[in-house]
Amino acid sequence: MAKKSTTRANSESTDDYLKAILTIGGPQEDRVTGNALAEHLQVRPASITGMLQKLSGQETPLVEYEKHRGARLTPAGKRRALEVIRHHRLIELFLHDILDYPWDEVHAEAERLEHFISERMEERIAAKLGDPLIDPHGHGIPRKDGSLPERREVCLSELAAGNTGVVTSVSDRRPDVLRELKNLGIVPRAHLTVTERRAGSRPMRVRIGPASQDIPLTVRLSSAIYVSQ
Amino acid sequence: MAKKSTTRANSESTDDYLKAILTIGGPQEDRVTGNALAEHLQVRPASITGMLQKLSGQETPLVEYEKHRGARLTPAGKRRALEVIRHHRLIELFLHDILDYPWDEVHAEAERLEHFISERMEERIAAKLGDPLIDPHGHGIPRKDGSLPERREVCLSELAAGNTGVVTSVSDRRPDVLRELKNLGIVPRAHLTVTERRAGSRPMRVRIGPASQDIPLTVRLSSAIYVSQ
DNA sequence: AATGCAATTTAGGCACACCTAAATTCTGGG
DNA sequence: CCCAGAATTTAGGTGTGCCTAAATTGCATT
Repeated sequence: MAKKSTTRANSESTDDYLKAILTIGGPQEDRVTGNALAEHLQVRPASITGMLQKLSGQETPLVEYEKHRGARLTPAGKRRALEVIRHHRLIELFLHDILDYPWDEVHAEAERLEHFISERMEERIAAKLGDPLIDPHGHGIPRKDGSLPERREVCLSELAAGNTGVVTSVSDRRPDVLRELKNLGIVPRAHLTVTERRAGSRPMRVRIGPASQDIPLTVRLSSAIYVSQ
Repeated sequence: MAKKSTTRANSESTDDYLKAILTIGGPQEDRVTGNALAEHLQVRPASITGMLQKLSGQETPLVEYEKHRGARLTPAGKRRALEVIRHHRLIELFLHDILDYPWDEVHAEAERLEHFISERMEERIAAKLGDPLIDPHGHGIPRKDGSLPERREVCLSELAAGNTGVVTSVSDRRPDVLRELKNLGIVPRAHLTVTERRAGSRPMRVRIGPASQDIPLTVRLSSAIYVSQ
């Protein structure tokens, strides 16, 4: 006999799907295509279909889904997604600040642990860190009530020459990128000026803080950096 | 196609089986019966058989197993079991000392997390705690090399009246027991004297430290306490 | 309206770790 | 030595989440 009545869902996979939908859909909560999900989750499109059917066909559906029309989070789904992201970012900060983890390693560890920590641990970590609102890469940590600290930021790769800004956050998915950024001094709160910019995928050049020399930034790097002006 | 060649095994379940075999078999490494495992793991005996077959039939077997003759860890299995126990106890101490977890809650959390922390995290936690050798309940923390700090302890329920000892460890499996023990002042390093002892399952009586009054201890409690003389 | 390609869904399978029910094997007492 | 009852194993099944291969659907163009 099954443990619960209908097809319940609370697994790691479920969490990952919800996070992905929130991330890809962005704050405007656009509908997300199966393809984009498959790409993001590194899973075959066929698997996406099955999972979306499951997540949308539960007692309390976590996603809204109609054949061929993509998926979107329900309020319950969004709540869970934000909770997992809260876990993730609290853990990242915790690993970095309390356990002295290197900057580029916190993401992978948090990615695993986010699914398994209890409410109590979330609470204890948050308390230890003083209810922080920003993680080591500059991303907002959702509050317990699900609200996300607002940030006004632009991707550096969209900034024209001459502009100056403060780094607000950097993408944390690739450790190698993070290491490079750190070496260049590009971390949240660093000041930065775009000194040169050409069309296409040519490297742009930027000056970091009061440093006298400017440095080239590949697209790979510049698209991982967000700044506010 | 399968991810790995043969039926690999590294799951939570595997860890739990290995820990159980080590725990039940004791330091003498006795062969462990399927029944005992089923009891300990709260799983049907039939499930035990399947898992033991799997664990013993791998490229590098983790258990040694012959039909109807019980199971025993191979060196590789023992190594893994001790690693998981190391994780568990480091996490318990960490939760207690760094995150101010209550005594009776660390076990459950550690039981989940022990499977998911990386080598790096183990290393960082150990460093933060100063490479400790004892967890909050008084159990030895296996060293990185798998060696287990030796302890010479007797179960309190086996102590005759008149004996005096120092509490070395307490069983951590039932939170309610832990809470009672704490209330009574029975924690590792507490001094304790058996003041009265009768046959059977009658409560024994003990005096804690320099306290003038002695208190009754149910078998449930006394069998959860270990002392050295 | 037709067609051709991309996106998506269905169908059928697999590994894992568990379950129940039905053998089987082992063991101790007579 | 036999036999009952206990322990263990086999057989067959479940749910989860993934896979491949083979439909199907939708859409942009012509």
